[in-house]
Amino acid sequence: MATFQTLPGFREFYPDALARRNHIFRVWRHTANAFGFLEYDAPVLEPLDLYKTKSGEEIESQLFNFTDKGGREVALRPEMTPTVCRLVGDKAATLKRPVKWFSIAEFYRYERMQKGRGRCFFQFNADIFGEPGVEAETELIALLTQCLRGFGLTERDFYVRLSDRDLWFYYLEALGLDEARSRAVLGAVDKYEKAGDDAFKGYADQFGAPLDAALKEKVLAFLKIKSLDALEAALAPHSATAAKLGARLADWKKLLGNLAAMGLEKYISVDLGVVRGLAYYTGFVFEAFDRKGELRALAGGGRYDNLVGKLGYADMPAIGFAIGDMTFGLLLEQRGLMPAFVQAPDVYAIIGGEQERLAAFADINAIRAAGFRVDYPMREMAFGKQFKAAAESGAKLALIYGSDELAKGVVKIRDMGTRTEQEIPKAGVLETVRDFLSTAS
RNA sequence: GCGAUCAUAGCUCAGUUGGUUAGAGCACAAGAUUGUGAAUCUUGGGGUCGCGGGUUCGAGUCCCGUUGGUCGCCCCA
Repeated sequence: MATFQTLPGFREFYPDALARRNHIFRVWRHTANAFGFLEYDAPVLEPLDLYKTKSGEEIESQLFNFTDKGGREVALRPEMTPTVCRLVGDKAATLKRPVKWFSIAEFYRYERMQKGRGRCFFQFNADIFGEPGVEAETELIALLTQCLRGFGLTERDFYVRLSDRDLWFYYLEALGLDEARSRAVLGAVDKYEKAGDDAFKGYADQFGAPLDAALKEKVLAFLKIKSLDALEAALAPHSATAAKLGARLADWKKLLGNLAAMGLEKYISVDLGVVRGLAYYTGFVFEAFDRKGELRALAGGGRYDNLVGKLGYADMPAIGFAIGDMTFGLLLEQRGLMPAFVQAPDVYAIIGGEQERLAAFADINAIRAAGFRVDYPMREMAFGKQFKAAAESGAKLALIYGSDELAKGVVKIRDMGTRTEQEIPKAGVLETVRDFLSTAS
């Protein structure tokens, strides 16, 4: 039994698992490039205060944090948002706007493990800085859907729930609630889907009395809104008194119109029951879920116009989202969309003996230098075994270096697919291999 | 932080009311087979039965603790 165990919640990627991970990253990266996003990276270790400033003292219990040898309080990054705010904030004066950036990085959270959640995970993060209008929302939601569609997922597999914290605040204000009470109500809205009526207990505890029954009814009706029409109807009674609500409704119409023009309306679901617990979100928020509702959220994001300023920089509008690799990987497996990766060589060399091996080495090296994948048995092996090994490797071609061939100055080349072979002059091996592989695939 | 459940070979698992030296299939390796991919046969490597303690003449099996996995609650940036 091994003396050392992997730390709890951490993952190891054997070659087949890494091939699947790389596949996911490749599609994400390709998609982000197609949308004109630039890739960045940043340190995995950050000052602890970066996260405390953003999320409050309580966050420390969920971080991998420690004091380094220089006495600095540090933490492994649990998310990318504060980091990218710093990157952008530091260069804000010279960056061409809008800033459209993405990253694929590993994160660490000191948490209890569950399905789709570990102590380390990868996220695709995309953010837009410097664009206050719904054009930024349009772009990011389009990117999010394409990051999922790029794997063959369709509107039958996932959808994006779209909500709006600003709209909630304006609405609650119109109902006569102050900001503290509005926040408490939003906390209840966030929990309502899971907890039902219990979600409002926190409000009652905080203010010493339950939310007024008539108000609560309006809140419940509002959080159940699932369409633009219903939203418009709910806001109509307030249109005369609350100009902000009217402007916000116009934003909704524009955003949904943009997304429809992109052909994405079938992926989007108006759903004011989503508000996301994080206090720093300021406007539109959205989350992607699997249609069957079996998995935790696939992705989440929203606008956070105040965060860059909160971290000590000049205010800058910002919006972003993240897709985690764990739940997403589960979904791809469930839907049979994770390809089987065969890491096969192009060519497998079958080698008779020591002399033949030396002759083969020259060709092997030349073919490899030309960019093809070549493998061969490291030890002397019976021919039968080598043919078997060649077949199992998945190689398209076998090159046979036996004593007969060596004596004749030829190499026998075998098409593993058709099981046919022919002799070619040794000098022409690279060209023959190149011709075959360029037409075969 | 709380709860449930599990832990025997690389993987999937069996292991009788507690009883000899802990098994199978798959996988891996060697050989049958000194030039052709299947199949078969033979053989082999691999386990302090997660770890520690207890009960017992005797523990993979029962008890306690602990570590780890899985699932759920809280939380979820």
